[in-house]
Amino acid sequence: MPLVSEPLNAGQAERLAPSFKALGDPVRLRLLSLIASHAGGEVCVCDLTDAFDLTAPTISHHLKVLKETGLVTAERRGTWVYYRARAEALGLLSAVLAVPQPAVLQESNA
Amino acid sequence: MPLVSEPLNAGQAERLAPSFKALGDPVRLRLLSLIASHAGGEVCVCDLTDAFDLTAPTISHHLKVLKETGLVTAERRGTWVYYRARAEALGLLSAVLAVPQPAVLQESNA
DNA sequence: CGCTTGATTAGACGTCTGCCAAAATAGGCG
DNA sequence: CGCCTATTTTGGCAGACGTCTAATCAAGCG
Repeated sequence: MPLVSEPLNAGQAERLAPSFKALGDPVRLRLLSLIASHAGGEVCVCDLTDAFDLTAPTISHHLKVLKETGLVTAERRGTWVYYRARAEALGLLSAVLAVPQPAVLQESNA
Repeated sequence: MPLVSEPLNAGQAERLAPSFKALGDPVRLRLLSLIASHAGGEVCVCDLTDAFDLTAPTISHHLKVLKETGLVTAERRGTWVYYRARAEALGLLSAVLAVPQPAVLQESNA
């Protein structure tokens, strides 16, 4: 399963790449982190908007990208929309990048 | 350190995003996997080029992106250039995405 | 040397991305 | 209902991205 164990085939790469792409923007990375690390597991969009110097539509756009790749879910309750991280998705990506031996012990080649 | 433990600040996000962005393309993902999973730890560019329906310059471009983000290193030996994955970099990204509890056991909220 | 093979760089082209302002949708409340 | 706040959708624009062809750089060899 990890990327270092055996070569990803085209299909696997095609399926994984969009998730990494979603993480490839600083704003989305922070959004995901804000959501994933929040006590209670969910965050209201209004709280996220305040954390950036960006307009609400822009934040909404980034959240949509995260949602479409399955990294977060959204639920409307009354006036507000709450976002929640999907630990399953994060764990999968983490596993794909995981290296068998501790990275620090990388062998030296002559 | 992991993304779920506490919110990434702007600087951390700015530093991590380019790496994830580099992984956000299927071709680069496969390239990295081919390099990282190869016996001996290194792969000649000529072998990589053959694995795709893309021109050599395009492969070279993607390898450059991977190299610039520190995910791989390149070394020329004679006629050929060999690429090698940086386990340290992979491990770091994996750690950032890691979730404390197994993803499967995600708690259910009422 | 001059050629050949391996790899990268330069330049061009269409597409995608991130941002914003403006408009639309959703729900609550007087 | 009509309005107000929260959020998303639409449309437009500048810049970035992935790909190619053509040209250039590197190294080995006759």
